[in-house]
Amino acid sequence: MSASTTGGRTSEARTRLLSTATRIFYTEGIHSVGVDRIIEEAQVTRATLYRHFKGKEELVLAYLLQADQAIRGQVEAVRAQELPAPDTVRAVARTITEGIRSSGFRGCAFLNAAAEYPDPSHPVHQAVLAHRQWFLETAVELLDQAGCTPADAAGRHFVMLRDGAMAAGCLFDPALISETFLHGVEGILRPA
Amino acid sequence: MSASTTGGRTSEARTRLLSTATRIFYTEGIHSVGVDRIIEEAQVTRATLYRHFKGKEELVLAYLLQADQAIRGQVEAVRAQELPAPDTVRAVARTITEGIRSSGFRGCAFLNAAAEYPDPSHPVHQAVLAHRQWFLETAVELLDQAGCTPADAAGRHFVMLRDGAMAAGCLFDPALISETFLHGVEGILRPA
DNA sequence: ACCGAGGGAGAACGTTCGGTCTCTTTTTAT
DNA sequence: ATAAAAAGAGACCGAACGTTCTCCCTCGGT
Repeated sequence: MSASTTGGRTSEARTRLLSTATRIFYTEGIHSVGVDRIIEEAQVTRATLYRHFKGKEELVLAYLLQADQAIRGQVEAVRAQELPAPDTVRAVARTITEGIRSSGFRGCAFLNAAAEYPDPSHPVHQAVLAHRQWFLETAVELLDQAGCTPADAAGRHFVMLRDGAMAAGCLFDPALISETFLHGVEGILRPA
Repeated sequence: MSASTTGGRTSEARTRLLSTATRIFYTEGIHSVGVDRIIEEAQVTRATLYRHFKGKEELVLAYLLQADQAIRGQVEAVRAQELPAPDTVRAVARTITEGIRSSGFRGCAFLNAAAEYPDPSHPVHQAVLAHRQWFLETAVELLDQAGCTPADAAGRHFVMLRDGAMAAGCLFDPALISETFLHGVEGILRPA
């Protein structure tokens, strides 16, 4: 039936499991869904889940890792265009608003996860922190190249606006949120 | 032992119950703590909980109602000072940063609750929406009085910054978050 | 003196949770 | 051809979940 090899890490059942977990965790939260829900919708048996993941927590971490890589990919794709620096910032902001306006948008996967795992020492919480550190560094770098000074403050300002937009994007009119966000980003880009 | 009457709604056991629930829900999340934890720390029996609340959900709603009233009280206290309009905005912003910098800060109770109750039709989610609507209206009103035009956009901008600051306040250095937030608010206040 | 509400103590309910187990079948690699 | 790995099917575990229940004691108001 399948043409590709079934090499351990990229098994088809594992893929189905992870994409199902991603969808359900993102749209319904983490603590409120059990593994039974996931194995049922992934059409996988219980044993298969625990063959690929040590437990639910590892599945959650894999979900966040996947989300992290997706976002990094988006940013890399924008950078590869080699636009003028301010336009690169604008393009990244636009991809964010596209996410907010897309159907099924449920906020930032990482902010949502942090709300469910408040303990800073928990692996899930730390995965959130790691992603956010990368994003902040990236924002500072992009705004520095765009000539914003001090770039640190500008980067933090950008991230703060993004966090607000992502958090509110599923609690208010996404179009208005996007407009407000883009306007705020122009404010950061504009020389003081 | 107690001097006041034991009139239904303000019973001492109920108060202990609600303040305990508030503390635990805020610091540890909602889905991840069971009623057993709450009744144990509140030193109340199971029957007492269900005499005062129909179930856990009603306890969650009472927790959010209490948080809502606390925040409204803060804003009212600032307004009562009758400062010049821009200073009123600054004072509200400062109370927000004081929250962020206070020990035990765990983000916005409402954003956290929304992350755990994504279903828009759920009573808890709706309580979050109601609180946010009030806050947005208040922000627009204050910024309008401060001479910001258009006040709608300014209010949305203010709320977005606040959301970002509250969300990130427990994921990054609170002092830097506060500084960034206050700086952003000055940007909103400053005439374009 | 009395009655009813509030509260304490704790057993019990059925359900769901995350996780482990055995057994069989299919698939892939050598 | 054969052994190892992957997957399906499903029983099973102890624990925790939210909820309801009975029983008893202590008050406060009439």
